[in-house]
Parts: sequence; C-alpha cells; structure tokens
Amino acid sequence: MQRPDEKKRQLIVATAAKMFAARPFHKVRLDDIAAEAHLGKGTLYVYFDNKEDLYISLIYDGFERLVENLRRELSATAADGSLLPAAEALRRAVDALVGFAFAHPHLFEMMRNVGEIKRLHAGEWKAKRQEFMELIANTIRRGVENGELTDQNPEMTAACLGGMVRSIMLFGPRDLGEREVAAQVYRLIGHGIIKRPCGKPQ
Amino acid sequence: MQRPDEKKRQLIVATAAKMFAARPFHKVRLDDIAAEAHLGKGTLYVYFDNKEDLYISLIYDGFERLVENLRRELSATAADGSLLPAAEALRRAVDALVGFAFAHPHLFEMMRNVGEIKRLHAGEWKAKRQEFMELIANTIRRGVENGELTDQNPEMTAACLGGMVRSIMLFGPRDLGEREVAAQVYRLIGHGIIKRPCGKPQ
Amino acid sequence: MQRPDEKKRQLIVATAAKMFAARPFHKVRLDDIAAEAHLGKGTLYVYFDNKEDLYISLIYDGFERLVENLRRELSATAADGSLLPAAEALRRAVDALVGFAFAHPHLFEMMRNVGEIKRLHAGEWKAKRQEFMELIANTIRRGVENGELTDQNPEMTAACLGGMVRSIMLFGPRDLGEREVAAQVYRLIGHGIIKRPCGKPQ
Amino acid sequence: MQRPDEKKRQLIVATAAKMFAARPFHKVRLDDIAAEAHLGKGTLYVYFDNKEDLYISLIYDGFERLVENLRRELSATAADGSLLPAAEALRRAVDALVGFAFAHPHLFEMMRNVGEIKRLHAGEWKAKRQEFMELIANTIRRGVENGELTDQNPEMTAACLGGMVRSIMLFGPRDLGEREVAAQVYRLIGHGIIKRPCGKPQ
DNA sequence: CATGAATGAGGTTTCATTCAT
DNA sequence: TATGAATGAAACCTCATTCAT
Repeated sequence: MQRPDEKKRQLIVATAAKMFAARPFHKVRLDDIAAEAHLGKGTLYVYFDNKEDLYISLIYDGFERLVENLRRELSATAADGSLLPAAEALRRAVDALVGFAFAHPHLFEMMRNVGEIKRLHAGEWKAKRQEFMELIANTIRRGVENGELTDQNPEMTAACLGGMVRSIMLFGPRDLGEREVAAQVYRLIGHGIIKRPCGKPQ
Repeated sequence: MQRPDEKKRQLIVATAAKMFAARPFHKVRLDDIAAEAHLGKGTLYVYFDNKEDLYISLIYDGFERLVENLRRELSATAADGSLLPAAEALRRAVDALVGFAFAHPHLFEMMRNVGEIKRLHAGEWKAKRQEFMELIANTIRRGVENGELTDQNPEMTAACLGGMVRSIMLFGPRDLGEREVAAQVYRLIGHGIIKRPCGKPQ
Repeated sequence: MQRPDEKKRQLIVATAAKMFAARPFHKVRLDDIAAEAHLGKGTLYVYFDNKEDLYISLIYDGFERLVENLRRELSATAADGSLLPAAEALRRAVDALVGFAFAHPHLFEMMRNVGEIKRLHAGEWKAKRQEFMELIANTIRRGVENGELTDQNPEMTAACLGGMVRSIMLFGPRDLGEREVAAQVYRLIGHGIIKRPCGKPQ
Repeated sequence: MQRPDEKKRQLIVATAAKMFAARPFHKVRLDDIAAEAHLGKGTLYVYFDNKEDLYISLIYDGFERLVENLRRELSATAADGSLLPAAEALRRAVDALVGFAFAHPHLFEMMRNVGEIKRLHAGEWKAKRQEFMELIANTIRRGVENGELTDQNPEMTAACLGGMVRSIMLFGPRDLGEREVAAQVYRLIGHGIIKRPCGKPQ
C-alpha cells in the first residue's frame, strides 16, 4: 500500500507551474502536464480536485512562500536584538520580492491573475494577501513613527510594490539583472525621481 | 478597421469588455457575449475573426486610447509654446493613467494579460507599447537633461507606472478616490518615502 | 437560418431507443447514437441536456404515447354514445398494452427502469403514471359499480397489468404472437375479476 | 463458491445490494461500496472478478434463494404424504414470492434488469430461471390434470407472477401490507384459473 | 489476505466556428 | 448582413482495475 506522496504533489505543482507560465490557462492541457510529469492523468486528480484547483494551489503555494521569505527578512534583527532600521528593512523587502521574481518567474508571472483567484477563493486568499500587505505596511508605519520615513498611505505603497516589480519584469528593458531591478525599485520607492532642492520638504 | 456598422462593432466591444473583465478568457463564451449584446452568434464573426481577435482588439483599442490620452497630456505646451516642466508633465501622465483606470476599470483590469498578448501579436503590440514607454521615458529624460529630475533608468521607471496603478486598484484599500490614488502614485514616483536630510544627495 | 427541427428530435429519439434497448445505459455511447443517426455529437446536445435527459425523454415520450392509446381505447363509445361495457373496455386496454409492447419492444423493455426515473423526474412522471393508473382503475371501478366486475383493489389490479405483459414478453415462451399474449392476459385478469354466472364455463 | 472469509463476502453482497437497489448500475461506484462496507477497494476484487460479476452474483444469489423458497413451499406435503392441492400450492407460491419481495426489496427491485443479465450469463441464468418457471408451471399443470385448475398456457401464467408482484410493489398504492398484496395477487391469478363450482361466489 | 494510490482508456460534455438560409 | 442550428475536435474528468506494499 502506498501513501499519498508529498514529493509527487511537488512534482505536479512544479510541472504545472512551468506549463501555466508558458501558455494561458485554457491552452494548457492536463494531458500535457501529466505527460511532462511522467504521471498518469488520473494521478493529478488524486492530488487536486480539478484543473482550476491545481492552478490556484500553484499560485497560492508560491505566494505563501513569498510571504514567508518576506516575513523572515523583515523580522531580522540587528546585533543588539532590535529590529532593523525601516529603510534597511524596506530594502530587504524589495530584494526579497525581486529575488523571488527572478527565482520563480513562472509563479511571479502567474500572479497576474490574482484578481481572478480572489473571486474564487476569497477567504484563504484574502487572509494571505493581508499578511503580505501588513508585513510591508507595518514596516513603513514603524519607519514613519520613528521619523525615518514619511508616507501618507503605507497601505497603498505596500500594494504598489508587487506591481512595480512585475511591470518591470514584463515591460522593462530586456536582460535586466536582479541587482539592477532591485536597485531601481528601491530608488523609486525610496527617493523618487524629482530632485529636491535642499531644505525644501516634499 | 471600419466595418459595415461601426455602432454594432462598438456594442460588441463594450459587451465583450464587460464579460472579459468579469471572468477569465476561457470562461467567457461567445454565446454569452452574443446573448448579452442581443446579437446572433454568427454576427460576432462578421466583425471579428475569432474569439482571440475580439479579445485582443478589445485591449488593443483600449490601450490605443490610453496612449492617445497620454500623448495629448504630455504634448501640452505652456503659454509661451514651450513644453511643460517635466515634473508637471509627469503629474499629468499619472493623472491620465489613473483617470483611465477609473474610467475604464474593465479595460485596465484586462491589461493584466498583456504579457499573453505580446506572444500573439508581437508586432503591432510591441510598437504601441513602445509608444507608451517612449512617451513617459522621453519626458523623464527631458527632465533629467534639464536638471529637474534624476533617474538612472527612465525606461524602468516608465515600465513601473502602469503596474503601480494597477496594483493599487487591485490590492490597495477599498474605496479609494481617483485623486488619492493619483496623488500617492505621484508622491511615490516623485519623492519616494525616505526622508532625506538636507544636502545629502540620494 | 435553420430552426430546431422536430423531425430531427424524432430521429434522435428513435435511434437512441434502438441503442438503449440493445444494451444497458452505461454501455451505450453517445458517439454511437450520433453516428447511427448520421448527426454530429454536439447535435444531440442541441435537443437534449445530457445523456440521462435523452434517456428519460425517450421513455417518457413512449409512455405518453401509450397513455394516449389507452385513453383513446377506453373512451370509445358504443353506437348509442354510451361507454363500452367495462369488460369490453378492459379487453381493449389489454389489447392496447400488448399491441404497444409488440409495436415498440424497445420502449416497452426500457420501461423496466421506470423506478429509476421516478426518482429523477418525480413530478412530471408521477402525473403521467397517475393518468395511466386512473384510466384503468376507473374503468374497473365503473365495472364494479354497475355490477359487471368485482375487485377489492382496482388500483393494485391496474398496477399489475403492465408487469404482467412485460413479464410474459421477457420470460414467457419464445415466439408468442400478439394475439396469444393478449388473450392470456385477458383471461387471467378478466376471469379473476369478472363475475361468472353459474354454469357458464369460461 | 466458498471464499476465504464468507462473512466478508456476505458483507460485500449486502452492501452492494443496498447500493445497486438505490441507484442504477452505472451510478454505483466500487469506491462507494468499499467505503460503505468499510473495506479497501481492492478487497472487492478478492471476492469478485469485477463490477459486473459482483452485480450478477448479487442477483443470482438472491434469485437462487427465492427458487429454494419456492421449491420448499411447493414440495410440501399433506399429512398423508401426498402433495398439496394445486390451489393451495399456488397460494403458497404467491406468499413465498410476495414474502421475498418484502424481505428483500433491494433484490427484488434489482431483478428488473434480469433481461440484461440474460444476455450476459445466458447459461447459468437460463437454467435457474427454468427451474423457477418449472416449479410454478408444473404445479399449475398438475392442477389442470387433476381438474382443479384450468389454464391454456401455464408457462405464460408462471412468467406473469413475478411481474405482477413487482408492478404492485413499484406502482401500486403506497403502504401496502404483505398480506394485502399476496391476497390480491392470489385473487387475480387464482380466480382466473380456478374452476369455480356453480353458486359458490368468490 | 488487505489495501488504496496509481493508472489511462474512454466517457460525457463543451464551445469556437461554419454555413445554409 | 444577420442568424443560430449544426458540427466535431478536443477538453476535462471518471472510475474500473491493477499491483506494490
């Protein structure tokens, strides 16, 4: 007797991620995923309810990992045990985000359809997205409180971050390196592009 | 692109936009669009080659209008006939972008899948997107040249803008007004969120 | 433009009847029905919701015709406009039943699963079956009232009739003629409930 | 037909009977039977070759028991060792039939598809059904020979019996008692074929 | 013997597209 | 031009059966 195998689930998810990233949902056939994973078609249905469930799980799993990465980075502490300066934390968040985008371009690309998912799995998804937003927004709020940062609407800023990275990946110049992208995003979010004459507050 | 009955074409486009915005491509049936538009299914094929053509045309048309909006705003001249200051031009670009997003949420939401389209209609699309990018990037470059702005990679910044707006619309706090969104985006892109002590260059 | 064609519906029904009679439900493929009827597979779905709907419709249509036959026979009147004697009416009912069984063996055979259908389309079916029962039971009751017949439970008797015919067709000796079957059923049912005056042998 | 664990085989048969009676063959999944019986799916295959074998065995076993019941009843002898009068034997047959129908409604209901089975296991089944028919038909013939009964076609009459009971159970009035059903069937069948001496009302 | 994860042939069903009217 | 009945390729999914454990 065999037991449901987490390894196999991972194999399916990874294979599916590759396929779904390369072509739109309705052009990906489960037959192909099964073949690519060297599994029987029915096996997919042992681990997932249906095509959509597989798709959603895929993205959700990825997003979950991303949130974990973020949490780890943002909860890092300095030598003395205190939290990192907000600006430093923000840089790490950007790095984590961009790093994830480069490490899992499939997943990142697919998160475009998050709007669709929200309709289907509102509950779980909303909670996880809330986590994501809170991690960043709270960091910004902390910075605002201790005078490091200034932001009239940390929530909006948090919401922006993902979109910035995604847009650059999709529409920006070709062949950008991870470093460059992270640096540019951090510059934009951090200082913007308008030269401010000294002493003139924003 | 003039067809027998431009009114009818518009009706189809508008109906389709509504449907495609509400559900993903593969869940929208031509039957549904035809029914919703009170037209025969075959009529759709008088005006569009196939489902994908309809979908692409939809987004392309929308994007085209957006680009025209942008061009109009960015080519505005001051009383003396000179171009607007770059910062002011940028503000107008952000306003145009956000205004469009609020005016055509369906279209804006659908542009999420622009990546998909790129694969299909690389040619036309690439040119149009190039226009979009150039409009913004050139404005930034102009500002950099005349000392108003500073940006190490105007192309990336240009690429960012759309994503920022979209992210805020999708993931940001509920019930945001057009003004608020435009203001926040402009603040972020313009000055960022890090308080800079006077005299300390970025 | 073509209009939904009642002729085509009949063609589908007739073809399906043949197939479903020859093999059990789960061994009949819609592919086969479509091929046999020289129609596209999808055409079946223009006229019926799904396989089960086709199956049910099939039997229901047949049963409906049977009930109409019965009604015609039982409402026949003598030369003077009065209803037929109950015994005569009963004979006609049996003839109609057996005639139908011989004319539409497919349908009659399939009505075996009426129990199944009841669960699915309780409403319509129940009403139609009620009609069937009432036609026979009322005839018997009329005979009882005017002294022709005697039956302690006309409803049960009515319920019996179909089963008798079906059993004979299925399990009785081979190569029975319509006449023989009708005669035997009538003898069984008839002499059980017809008061025979003394001395008059059956 | 003894298997490793006869108890377990019985459990499977009983569970399957319940399921097959409630829904048609193609809607009963072996998964469901296994789950309902708290057994592994594979275990079913230890005791039966395949789904159809299970189904057939089920009905065949039931029918076999019914035939045994009938044989016992019909071979009963009077105090003096002679066989029972034909009319009395017939009554017992009807009682046995109705009793079985009430005791095993699942099985009885399933025998609807006996026609189907005939095609599949013609051999064994034909023999067993022949036994059933002979038991009844011979009893009738005996009655005819000794003047108790009159029947032009005992085989047809025998074939009828099962159908009568089944029809009443399925389509007759609700909430009939075993007694009532048996009585009515006996009256119908009996008074049709029993010579009634003059002046003796039914 | 008992199990249930794995399988994949083959089923039902969908729906973009065609074309006769 | 406008229609929607007809089509059938191709998709998703089921589930009887197998077999490693």
